[in-house]
Amino acid sequence: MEEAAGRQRKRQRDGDMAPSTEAAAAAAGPSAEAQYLYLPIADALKVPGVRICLFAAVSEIGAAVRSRGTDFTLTLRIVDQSRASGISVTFFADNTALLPCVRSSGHVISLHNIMIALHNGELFVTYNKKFSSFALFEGKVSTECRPYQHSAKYHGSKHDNEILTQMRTWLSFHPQDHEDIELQLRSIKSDSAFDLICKVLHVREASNGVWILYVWDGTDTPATEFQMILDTESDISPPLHLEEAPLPREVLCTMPCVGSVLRVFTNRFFKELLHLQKGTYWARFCNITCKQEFGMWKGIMLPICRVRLLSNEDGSVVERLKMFDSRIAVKVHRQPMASLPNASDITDVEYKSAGYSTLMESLTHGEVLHKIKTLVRVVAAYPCQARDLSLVLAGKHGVRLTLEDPTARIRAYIHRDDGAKFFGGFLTVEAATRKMNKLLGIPEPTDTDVGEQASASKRNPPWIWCCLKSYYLDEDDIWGSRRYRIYATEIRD
DNA sequence: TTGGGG
Repeated sequence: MEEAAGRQRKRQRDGDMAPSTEAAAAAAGPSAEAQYLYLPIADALKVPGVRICLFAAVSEIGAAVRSRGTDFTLTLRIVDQSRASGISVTFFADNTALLPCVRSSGHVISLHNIMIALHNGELFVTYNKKFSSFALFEGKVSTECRPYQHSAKYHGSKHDNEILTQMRTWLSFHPQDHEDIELQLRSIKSDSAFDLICKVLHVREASNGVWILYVWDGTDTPATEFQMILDTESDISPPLHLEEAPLPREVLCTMPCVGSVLRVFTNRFFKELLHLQKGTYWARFCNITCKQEFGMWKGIMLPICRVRLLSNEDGSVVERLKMFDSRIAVKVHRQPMASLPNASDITDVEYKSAGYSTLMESLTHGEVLHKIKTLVRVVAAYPCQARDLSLVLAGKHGVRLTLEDPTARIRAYIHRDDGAKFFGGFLTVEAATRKMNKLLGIPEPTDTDVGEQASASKRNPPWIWCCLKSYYLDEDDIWGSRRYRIYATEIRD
């Protein structure tokens, strides 16, 4: 930890380099022969107002935004051996191309002729575009010693290579990617804060100043549990999405068909939003929380949450992209993660060899009329009570199901002509009710349950295979009036 | 000049 600082102090004693920071500042002119004394951050903090040089790792990358003046501005957080908490550096430039463009956290930055300044009791690095300069180097895995970006006035020092190697060695033991607190969408939890590394696919301002971010990392959010009684007795179907209004079809069609898209809600404006609105960026959501609403996962950005932009080259991003590539390369791995290794065999579908599609693949399909084979959970059914199921078995009433997979929720109908077949023939009402309960994840009553309030517990519907075909009701609004009908699917005995 | 984590 103190080793590098010690080494530099030793050099000063040996007269190898400038003996004081003031002298170092004097030496740090634009001459190619200039010597640059790199101070550990902790030492730099002791000499505010003096021109100094730092060689540090970038731990956080802010968004480039317009300043309140005429420039663009960008803030980085940098760390080194001497100060793991790091220090904030703000850059200004009249053109965003002149700002440092750090490809990944964990990359290395050299800063010449900067100053430490105190503001509101906190120390910051002041970068002055008139006399400061910077250079950016790759991180721990690289042996390339040339900077991949440097400001016009940057002059490399003869010690740069040596210090860069030291910094990379330190970084290999102190990676700046915070992997220990990172979760993937597949492992999110309620009631605790964590970091998510996600691609922001879309940003939308809801009517009341609430922002919704649509984020994805290539994995599936965990299957949720549902209330036992309330929603199964209601003739009001559970909602299909958390937003007041669903996404327009043209936006939905830009989203991936495999992996969940989490809706993240915030009522706070943060400057990274400007970037996230412009294109699809990867970002780190620090201290995000999630909860379930109507059995759907909802991301919440409390005031403690921060957002950091990540590049496609960031280690955590590369890892997620690789995982997704290997996921979609294997057909069976496109299926809901929670359904693996085996989906239930509660249903039987006629088209054994037909390919599998996610619900999102169907929703974004170019043709309004098509057929798919899916692997879904039955969130709700109406009717589902015995008294009504007799009408279904008699072909006098259809059934409306709410189906979900990790990519979407839809409503699907069992037409009254198909009801008897869906339940596997002409059954007693009791047998049909048992089958319906199986679909909904309602356990068979057992001796231990007798007298217990079933309403107090939760149900966990199984994953079932299901064939769907789309149709529409209105010739003049084929997309708006599209419906789904279950066919060629039968609940087993 | 600008801006400086919640």
